[in-house]
Amino acid sequence: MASPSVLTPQSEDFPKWYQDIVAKAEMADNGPVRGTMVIRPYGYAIWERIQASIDERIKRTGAQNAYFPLFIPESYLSKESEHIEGFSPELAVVTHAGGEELAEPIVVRPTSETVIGEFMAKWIQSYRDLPLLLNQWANVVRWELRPRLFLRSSEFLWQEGHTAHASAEDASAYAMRIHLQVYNDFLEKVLAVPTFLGIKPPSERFAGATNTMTCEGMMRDGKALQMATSHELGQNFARAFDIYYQSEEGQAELCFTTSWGASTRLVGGLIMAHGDDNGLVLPPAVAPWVVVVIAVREDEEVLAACQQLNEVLSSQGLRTQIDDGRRGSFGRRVTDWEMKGVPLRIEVGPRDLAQGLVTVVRRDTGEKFPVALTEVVDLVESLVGQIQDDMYAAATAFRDERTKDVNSLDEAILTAQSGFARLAWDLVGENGEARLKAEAMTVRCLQRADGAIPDNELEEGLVAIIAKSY
RNA sequence: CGGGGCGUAGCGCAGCUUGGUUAGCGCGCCUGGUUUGGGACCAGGAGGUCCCGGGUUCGAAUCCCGGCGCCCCGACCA
Repeated sequence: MASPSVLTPQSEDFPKWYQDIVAKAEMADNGPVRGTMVIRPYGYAIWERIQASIDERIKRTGAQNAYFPLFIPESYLSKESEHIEGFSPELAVVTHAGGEELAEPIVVRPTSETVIGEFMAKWIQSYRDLPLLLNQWANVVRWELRPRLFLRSSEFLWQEGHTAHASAEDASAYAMRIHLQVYNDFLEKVLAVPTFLGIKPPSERFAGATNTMTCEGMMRDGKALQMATSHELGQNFARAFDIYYQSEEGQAELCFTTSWGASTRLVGGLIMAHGDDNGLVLPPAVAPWVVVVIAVREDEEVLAACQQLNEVLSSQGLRTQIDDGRRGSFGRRVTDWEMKGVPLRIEVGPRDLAQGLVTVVRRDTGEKFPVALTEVVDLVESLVGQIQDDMYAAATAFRDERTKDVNSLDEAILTAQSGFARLAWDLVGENGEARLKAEAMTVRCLQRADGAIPDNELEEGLVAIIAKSY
């Protein structure tokens, strides 16, 4: 029986497909205030796995977690002129509290460079205090005109790292380390999303940064998504907040700072990088449940077999969920689990069971394996790694198919209708960026010819990655 | 902030043009039963300030005026 599709097909209306999946996989709802988001348990479970993976990597680089306040004096934002200019259109400002108008308005943090800068100045006295490596997990508010769940909401959750260093070289090296060993490693190994790494052209830089690095992923509609960014802030914030240290020679020296972040947007990226017309497709590393054991029918023997299997699998450290059949017909339950993107399902029914078999099915390829009960654990364990690898390979193949080297802006505009164009940066220029803007396209990042991250946009022979984006 | 569209049950919608019994339909939900190897079926049932305010009228979901909200498409952002 061919069942009608539950979702709007991607090919018909990609944004609608995305909205459908967020609702039907029970990821999130719109909050009561426009632009706010209620993250439902399944969506939050995915976020928690993302958090854990990133947090572990951050700590490996030596940074420590801390927490800074949600409310920031408006005057702080104004201390760095580019920063305030960049953020003022998106600020939520508290003017009244305690029943009275406030003497100084309070800003709800859009990011925390300013408060953290203030405290870095207090905490850093000597070169011995450097580098100071901080991170916080928090919510931030940037008022959005056109919100979309996970991708762009007025309030979102993220991690923001803030560091201070004695030299530009040290700051730069640390930002690069975060970019490669935290973000890119996480994206490749956990989310199974290949990226283009590079620096933002000056027009796309973070407000107040001297250099912004980005990880650009390709979604199933060929558009780009910025999945994480790392900024070198030079001495801009150090100067604004008096972040000085005393050198070995006894001189007062300005610090060099960095900041870097990744947000709940990653959940949106995960959906759009791997999802298909049957719903989410989750790489095992980020899936709340790697395996669901499904009873084909409510039958004592079947249920007993399911429970036993479930126990064996979880004793092997696999995150499993059992579906005992009380929630409706088999077909319906299967489509629900597919919608949620669980990487593997094990169907346990009387027919197979009579022969000592169960059926293992891969979510990513749809392949079915009849397998002896005694061999299920081994098969599942090998498939988990296989699926993770295959999904990365499939996403890479998809991205490469839709990425083209081009020789002119006209060609780039054509290619970027449905993918990424690689064009020599020299051939873009200021007029080029304006023309791209008119086509709803941007230079996503600048790379060296071999794909490496350049030091700055003035290097010779850089390549611009051009695409539409979220 | 520009351009479109829409507010009627949890969700999706019809009804409005041409005002008139108790406001319908599908999905979902509850109860009972039969089912269950790819979105099951039968029977019964619960659920509504028809976005808000005002006006016209014997009578407004429907007509008029004014608000508010939401969604989609564009300019800014993670």
